[in-house]
Formats: sequence, C-alpha cells, structure tokens
Amino acid sequence: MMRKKKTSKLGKGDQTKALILETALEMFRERGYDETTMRAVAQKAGVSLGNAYYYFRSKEYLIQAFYQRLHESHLEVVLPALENEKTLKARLLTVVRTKIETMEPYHQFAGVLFKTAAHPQSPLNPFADETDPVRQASIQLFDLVLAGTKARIPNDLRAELPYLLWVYHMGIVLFWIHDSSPKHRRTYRLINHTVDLLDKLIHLASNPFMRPLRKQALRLLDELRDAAESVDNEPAETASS
Amino acid sequence: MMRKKKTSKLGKGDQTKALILETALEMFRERGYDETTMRAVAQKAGVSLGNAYYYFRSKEYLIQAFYQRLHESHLEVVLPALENEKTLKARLLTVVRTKIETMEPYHQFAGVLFKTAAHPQSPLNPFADETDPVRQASIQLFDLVLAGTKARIPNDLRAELPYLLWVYHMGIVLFWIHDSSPKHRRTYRLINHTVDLLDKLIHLASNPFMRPLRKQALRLLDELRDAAESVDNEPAETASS
DNA sequence: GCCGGTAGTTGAACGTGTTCAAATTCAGCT
DNA sequence: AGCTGAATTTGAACACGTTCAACTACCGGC
Repeated sequence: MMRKKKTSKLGKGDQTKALILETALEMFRERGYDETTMRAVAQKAGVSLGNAYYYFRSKEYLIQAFYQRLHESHLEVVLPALENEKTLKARLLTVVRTKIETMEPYHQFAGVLFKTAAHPQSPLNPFADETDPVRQASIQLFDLVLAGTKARIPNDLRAELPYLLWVYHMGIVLFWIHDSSPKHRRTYRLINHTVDLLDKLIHLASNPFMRPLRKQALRLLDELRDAAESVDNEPAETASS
Repeated sequence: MMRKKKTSKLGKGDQTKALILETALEMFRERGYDETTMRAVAQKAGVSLGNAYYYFRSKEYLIQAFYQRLHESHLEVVLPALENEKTLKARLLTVVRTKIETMEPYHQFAGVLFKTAAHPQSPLNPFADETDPVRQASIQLFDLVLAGTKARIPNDLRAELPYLLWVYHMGIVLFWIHDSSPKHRRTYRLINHTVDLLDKLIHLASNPFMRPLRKQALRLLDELRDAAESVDNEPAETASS
C-alpha cells in the first residue's frame, strides 16, 4: 500500500491538474473570468468537462489556485527587491508596488477576486479563518517587511501590524481593480501617498503619548477577528491531493 | 398623450413590479438568496418568468431594490429616535444600532449584499459612482447625524465625515453578516467600542495640532474617490469583473 | 500473467439565470 | 366601435456551472 509520493516526478493526476489550471489562467487573462466557461477550459486543455471538476471542485477554486500562484510569483520578485531596502517606508512601497505589478496581466479578471471576497470561506475576506495557508503566507510577508527595519514599534502594535498591513494592501488592490486610469497611475500615486501616511501613522501610534488610544484600538481589533471564529461550515477541504 | 402619473393609484405595471419585489423579498427572508430561484419567485407571484425579468433586469436588481426599501425602513425608525439624542456619540450609536435592527430579518440573505459590493456599479461599493441615489440618501443620513450636534469639527473634515461614517457603517454591516454569536451580541459590542473610538478620533483629528496630518489624509480621500469617476458603463451591461 | 482496487476520466443530465420573438392587453384617438 | 402603437406578458430556448453513475487505465500483490 503506497503512502505518499515522497520523491520523483509528478504523478499523472498532478500533470492534468496543472494543465487545467494553466489553461484556465491563460483564458482568464485573455477573456476574463465570466467569459471563460468551464467547457471552454476543458476543451482547450483537451480533457472532459467532468475531469476539470475532478481537480477543481468549482470554478471558484480556480481563483483560489490563482491566488496561490500569484503569491508565489510575487515572492519571487519581492524577496530580492527587499534586500536593498532598509526603511519601513521603502520596504512597504516595494511590497505593494511589486504586488500590483505582478497582478498586472490579470487586471480585467481581478474583479471577481473581490466579488467573493466577502464570502466567509474566502481567504481574501479579512474576517475569514486565519488558518488558511494562502492567506497566512500573504500576511507573513508583511511580517518580513517589519522584521527588516529598525523602526521602534511597541510590541502590542508590532504583533498586529502584519495583519493590518495586509488588510491595507487588500484595499490598494481593490482600488487598483477599479482604477481605469492609464497605466494605473492613480493606483501608484495612491500607494505613494498612503505609504507615506501609514509611515507617519505608525510612528505616531508608537508614541508613548498614544498608548491608551492604541491599546483601545488593538483591543477592538481582537474583537473584530473573533467574528469568524465560529465559522463551522466545512470549509471545502483543499481541492484534491 | 399621458405624461406621468401625477396622482392616484399605481399603474398596472407598478403593481406587478411591487408584487414581484414583495414576493422576492419574502422568499429571500425565508430561504436565502441563492436558494430562491427566479422561477419560484415568478410562480409564487403568479406571473411568468419573463415578466419578472421585464421589471428586474437581473436577479441582482432585486438586491438593489431591497437596499432601497431597507433604507426607507431604516429612516422611519431612526429619524424619530434621533430627536432625543444630542451628542455625536449617542446619535451615531442610534443610527448604527437601528440599522442593524432593521436588517435583522435578512441576516442570512445579507451575505450576498457584499458578494457583489465590489462590483463597480454596486451602490455598496465605496468607490462606486457617487451619483447613485440610494447611496446618496444613505450618506446623507450621516450628514444629518452631524448636523444635529454641537460638536466642533473643522470644515474640511466636516465635509468628508458623512462619507467616512457611511463607509464605517458598511464595515459594521459586513461584520454583522459574519457574526454568528447569539443575538449578534458581538456586533453590538463592536458598535459600542467603535463608536466610542470614533468619537475620540474625530475630536483628536479636530485638534489644531493635527491639522497637517488631517489635511494629508483628506487629500488622500479625494484621490481615493477619483478612482471610479471614469466608470462610464451603463449599469449592468458588463458581465463580470 | 492475472486480480482487485484506486485514481483518473467521460459525457449525459439537471437546475439555474437570462434572452427573445411573439402574443396579449391597454389607453387614447378618430 | 374600431384602430394603433406602446406597455405588458408569455414560455420556449440557450448557455452555463455542477453532479453523477459508469467506464477506463494503471499499479501493487499474488
């Protein structure tokens, strides 16, 4: 009885799964999400319709896979870039800018990301289950941003900041989705301004004078995130394998 | 050639439209949005399927109509209640609490409100076209909240505050949607805490000492809302994203 | 070399939102 | 009353996401 593929090349299933995902993402890029039908994906990938559903239990799961893939691409770009930046401001700028750049080919498709972002099970939902691996990895990146600076930040704030910055960056992405200005100039301008503001705010909030208000805000944050704790629905065990 | 019904009873079309909407909302309340099919609504309302589409160009438009109806119900409750409250804090509390109470019967259905809130044309989208009447009316309520207090707020902030409070209240609603605690206690607790915090923040931001930061934040806000200015599509034509 | 079971694959079928050309009703006019 | 064009209403048809029972390919064990 075989346990688990510990080594070597991909099994046949993994190949098919990758093929379907690749095909789907390509079509999303070219025609958008709604305009890409599961039948069309299956046909172009040379598999049957049912087979596509064998690997992705719904069309939305392709988005989830996309989001995962996107994060990996982002990491490849952002990690080297971060090595050259030391200040909090510069590091934040780098992360958010490269994120938008990575998403660029998917701009018209990206709308659907938020169409379901409010859905309890979506990893994009700020209240969603924190244990989602994709989401955790995404938040962790902002922890890395902070870890690489010498900025003096109180521990209570420091602990929550990765999550807060992640929410902030989701806001930027949301803006970018709606941004129809040429080359998305508005988004980049917004990033500049918000990062500047955030930098100031973080330092302001780190001031001992602000301690009571900060404590109150952080207590609030705790409360906020308890909302989703009792989401008991089966969260759709990760598609296959 | 008749112009417009200036008086008297509703035309036949309006009757049918109201009937369909009423039936739909009832079924949404009882079975939820996704579980309520257009066919079922039409059948229960005693009209044909196509007829329902004659009055509501898509299922989502029923949500839009719901939101409008909801706002009217809210006004009926909140306007009298506001007459007894004079402080900013109390007035804010009143508005947000009654909002949640008004939405109560639709809790399980409300999820879909945000499923499409990110859609460019949705009045729930913070970046959406400001000229949407439902949305404007909703924002105006927060202007009324401010108008009834003696709080000293700088003009620049005062002008933007209705919109900001509206966004805040949307956040509360979003939380409420995910709140599965008994009687939504968590939401009410959150309202208490956030209103308290907001009250403090508004006064803090009104401090002359904060002027530069405030100015910067408000400039940013302007920029934020420009994002949607070039949304020229006529509503509900574009599929997806 | 065959067996058995798991993984992979198929396509027909279902229910849904939406569209549309045609049928019907209605209000005002002569 | 009879006509006319607009408003209203109809239900069949379409495309899509999703499900499912059946079929096939593969691989380890005998």
